[in-house]
Amino acid sequence: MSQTVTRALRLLAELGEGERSLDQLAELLGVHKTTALRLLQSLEEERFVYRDAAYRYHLGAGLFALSSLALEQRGVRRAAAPHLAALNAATGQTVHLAAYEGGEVVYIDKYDSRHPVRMYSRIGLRAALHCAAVAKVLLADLPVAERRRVAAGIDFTPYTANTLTTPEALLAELDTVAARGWAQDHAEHESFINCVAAPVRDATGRVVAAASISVPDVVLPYERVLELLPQLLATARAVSADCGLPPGTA
Amino acid sequence: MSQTVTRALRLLAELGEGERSLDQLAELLGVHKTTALRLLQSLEEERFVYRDAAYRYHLGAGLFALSSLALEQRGVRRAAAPHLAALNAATGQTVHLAAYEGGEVVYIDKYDSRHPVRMYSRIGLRAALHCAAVAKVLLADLPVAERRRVAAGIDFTPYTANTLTTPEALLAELDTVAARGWAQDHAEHESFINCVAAPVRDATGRVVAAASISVPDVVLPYERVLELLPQLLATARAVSADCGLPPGTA
DNA sequence: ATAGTCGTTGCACATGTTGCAACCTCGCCG
DNA sequence: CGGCGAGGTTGCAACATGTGCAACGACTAT
Repeated sequence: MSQTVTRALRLLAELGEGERSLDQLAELLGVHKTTALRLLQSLEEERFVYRDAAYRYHLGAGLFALSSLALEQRGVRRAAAPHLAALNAATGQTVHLAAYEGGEVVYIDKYDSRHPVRMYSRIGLRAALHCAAVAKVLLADLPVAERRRVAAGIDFTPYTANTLTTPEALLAELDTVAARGWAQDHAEHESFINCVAAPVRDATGRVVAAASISVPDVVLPYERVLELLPQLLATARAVSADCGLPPGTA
Repeated sequence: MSQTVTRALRLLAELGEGERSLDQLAELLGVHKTTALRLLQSLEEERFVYRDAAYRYHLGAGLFALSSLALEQRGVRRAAAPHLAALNAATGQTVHLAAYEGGEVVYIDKYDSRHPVRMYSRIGLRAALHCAAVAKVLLADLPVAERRRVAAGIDFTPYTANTLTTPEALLAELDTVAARGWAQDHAEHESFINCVAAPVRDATGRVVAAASISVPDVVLPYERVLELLPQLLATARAVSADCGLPPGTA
């Protein structure tokens, strides 16, 4: 693996925290500033970073451009956008779209709640595989063997009293989710947040994404969140249809 | 400058076009596939790329995470968000936020029109410096010397009959913009789109961003777009105020 | 004026990167 | 079922590339 690339990416990660000077960045990598300079010059050329008038480095527009290009490319995201926006408008709650990607579950879109108190998240962040409703939906569609493999690799950090803490418990839950067609997170990650999630399928019937609603219990108690299920399931079905899933399937 | 980093970034750019196999990527770079593999492994480790079950590489969530983190960090963007959303809701038109960054003007936020026919743009893309209203607003705030330097470096591609085609014409326009406090793009980039833009200032009075409204003339003729100016200027003032600009300044 | 801070350039060295060739895995087709 | 081919992966030797040093230059503050 490439030391040079790894260093360049560490520079980007550091700049994600805020602006930095050349010296700061060189020290961070533990390299001579010449080295850092040249990595940065390459990054600057492709507009991944830029320097302001005070010679501070910042993340640049090339990064934004690439990221939004990549997000646009995901067919599901585009197909889901209008439906998710409508669901967000109808319920007033935070709506997420997540996908499975190389053993992880990541958020690929979000529509914020209009309530002052709301869940914090960001596109690109990973969901906790043993907690998040979207993760359960996505994992539930994997072949059993891979499900086991993934479950074995999870760090079952007990975030709350409700958190599932063993592979067995998770695998059992995944069976339930696969059978009934939706998943919940009943205060398993944050003690004051409940979520419900539903699968989005493409033309082949495979689950390509999961849509969810997340609600702090000061806004709606658990039972009331479950009442949002019909709207969520209808949204997920509509998105699936736009992705080419034949009607009546799944 | 670093050959390795440049190659890695070229890989990312290529993946921005769509999924690719290892062989395709190696051929693209003109290197042995071993080389491409190791670059990709480094990128994969930081989640900038991932491979699907069919061993195709895609842009990964690390990229999204970094990009949204960086966008969140820009104070202006966060401060502007509610005001721009309100402007978008009130006018129904496409609203952009742009910033000056290392000799370029880039879009850092957008709110799409609800009309079926609308301007195409994407966060991170560059605006044409001699056409875009946002570019004029941002350039107009630069010191005269830098204004000249930037103007000298522009490629004055004549996109339409109205496009400014000389540095002198642009510099004269920038004086006008600086004096009256807003800019327009009267079909200078696309023959069927008009824009107006206004400056957002921070506590020091410097222009840190530009907000704009873009309207295809099938939706509103040029004169009607100018009627949106008061709302745009009010929005820009409100954002400036939230950025700490003392009232009554500028 | 002067000292100090921070970014840039030229150059010799050696480390990290490169390409090759052989190996592996998987899917395809006879 | 067995051989073939199309990818992807590993070990290794050569050398190009990236590295650190030292000297230089621009700016700022005192």
